[in-house]
Amino acid sequence: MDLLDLKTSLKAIDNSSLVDRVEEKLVDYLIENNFKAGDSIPKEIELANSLGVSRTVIREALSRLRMIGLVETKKKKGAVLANPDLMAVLEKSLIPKALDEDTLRDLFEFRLVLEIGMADLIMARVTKEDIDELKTIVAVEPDLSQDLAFNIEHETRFHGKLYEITGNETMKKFQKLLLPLFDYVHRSGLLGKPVSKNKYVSHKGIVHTIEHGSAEMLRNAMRNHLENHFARLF
Amino acid sequence: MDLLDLKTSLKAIDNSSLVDRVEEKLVDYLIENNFKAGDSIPKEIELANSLGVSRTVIREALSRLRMIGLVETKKKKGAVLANPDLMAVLEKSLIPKALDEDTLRDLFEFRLVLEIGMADLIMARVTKEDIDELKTIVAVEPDLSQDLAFNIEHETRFHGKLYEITGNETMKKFQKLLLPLFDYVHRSGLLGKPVSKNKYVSHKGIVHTIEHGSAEMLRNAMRNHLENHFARLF
DNA sequence: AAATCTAAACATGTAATACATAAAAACATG
DNA sequence: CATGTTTTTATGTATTACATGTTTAGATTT
Repeated sequence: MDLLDLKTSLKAIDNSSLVDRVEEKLVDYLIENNFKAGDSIPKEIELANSLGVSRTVIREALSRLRMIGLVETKKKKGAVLANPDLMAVLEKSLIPKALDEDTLRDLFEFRLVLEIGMADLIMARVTKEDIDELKTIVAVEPDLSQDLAFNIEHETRFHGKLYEITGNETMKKFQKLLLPLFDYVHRSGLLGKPVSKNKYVSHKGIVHTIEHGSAEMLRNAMRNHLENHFARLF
Repeated sequence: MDLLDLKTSLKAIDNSSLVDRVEEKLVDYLIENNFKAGDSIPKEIELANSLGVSRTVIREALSRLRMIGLVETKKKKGAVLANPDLMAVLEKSLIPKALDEDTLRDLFEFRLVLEIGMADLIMARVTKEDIDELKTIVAVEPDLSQDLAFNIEHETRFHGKLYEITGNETMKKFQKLLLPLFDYVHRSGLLGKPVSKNKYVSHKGIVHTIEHGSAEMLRNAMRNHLENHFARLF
C-alpha cells in the first residue's frame, strides 16, 4: 500500500464535533419530516433528551441554523422553520480579505457572466417606465475625467437598474453583494493588466438597444460594453 | 404621522440577541484588524473578558463563524481565520421545501442566465481535450423516449462539463447546488406551462458551435437550446 | 359579560462552573 | 537522539442556576 492509498483509506476518521453532527441531524430531521416554513420545532429540552446530548450542544446547533435564517426563535414560543435568505448568508462570508484569490477572480467573472446572460430577462420584462428611468440615469453620464467615486456611483446606479428590470430579486441581491468585491478585485493587483481606457458600447448605447433591439443584440452590446473587464481576464 | 411613518420610526428597536451582536463584533474586529486567512484569533476566555460576556456567548458566536467556514478551531491551538467556502454555506440553506416560491423561480432563472452568459469563458478557455470529451458525452445522447433518470444524468454530465471548461470553480459548485433545485422546480407546479417537446439546438449542435463557432454564436446556441425552459417563464 | 390588570407558567437567553479531550510542549528514559 | 511519559493549555461537552420576555389563565373592575 503506497502513501496515497494509505492517506485516502485513513481519511475516513470522523473529525466532526458533536455540534456538527447534531446540526446535521436537525436539518435531516426537518427535511424528512416534511417541515415547511412556519412549522414549529420541538423545544430545546426535548431535542436534548431525544438526541441524548446537553442543551448546550442543541443551542449551539440551533444558533447556527438561526444564523443562516433556517429557523427563527421566540421566547416561550420556541423555534419555527423559516425561509432562509440565501443572500444574507452569503454576505456574512463575503469578506474580501478572507477569500483566496481564485475565489475572488471567480466572483469577478461571475458578474460579467450574469450581466450578459440576463439580456433575455431584461428584454422580456422591461417596461416603458424602466426605459424612461434608464434614460434619466444616462442623461448625466459622467466622462472619464470626472471624479472616480462619482463614476462608480453612476455605474452602480445604471447596472443596478438593469438587475432590477429582470425582476429577479435573488440576482439583484447577489449583485449588491458583488459590488464591493468587484471594486476590491479591481484595485488589487489580482488581474494582471490595467484596465484600458478604450470606449466601447456606452450606457446610452445599451439603453438604445433595450428600447429598439432584441435580446440577442443586447447580449452582444453588453459583451462589448464589458470588454474592458474581459480584456483583463484573457 | 401616518401608519407607515410610525412603522418605520419604531422599527429601530434592537431585537437582536447578545450572540448576534457578539458575532457581528467579532467579524468587525477581524476585518478592522486586517486579519488574513491563517491568522490566529484570541482565545475564548480573552474574548469573553474583553467583551464582557460569558464564554457561552463567545462560543455560540464562534460556532456560527465556524459553520460558515470563516474560522477553524483546533484544540489547544485556538481559532484561526480561514477561507470561507461560499458555496458550502449556501448549500446549507438551499432546502427546496424551506424556500419560498419566488426564490425558487429566481434560482431557476439564475441557471439559465449563467449558461448563456458563460459562453465567452468557454470559448476563451476550451481545449482540444475538452472538445473530445464533449464529443464522447454526446455520442451516447439519449432520445426523449428513454428513461427519464438517464436523461437527467446525461443532461447533468453535459452541462457540468461546460461549467468545468469555464475554469470557474465557484460557478461550477454553484451549478452543482442548483441541480437538485432545478429539478425540484421542474416537477413542482411552480412554472405554469409544461415543458414542450420541441427540439431546438441539441447538445451536438452546441459542441459543434464550440469547436467551429464564436462566443456570440455559442450564446445564441445556448439560448436556443434552453428555449423549452425559457418558454415556461415568459 | 366584556375589558383590563395581575400573576403564574414556560421556553429561550445568558452566566458560571466543572470536567473531558486533544494537542502541544516540556521532560524523562533507554 | 529517538521514543515514551507527564504536564499544560485551550477547546468541547455537561450541568445548574437564574434572567427575560410571552403566553395563558385567573382575578378584578366596569
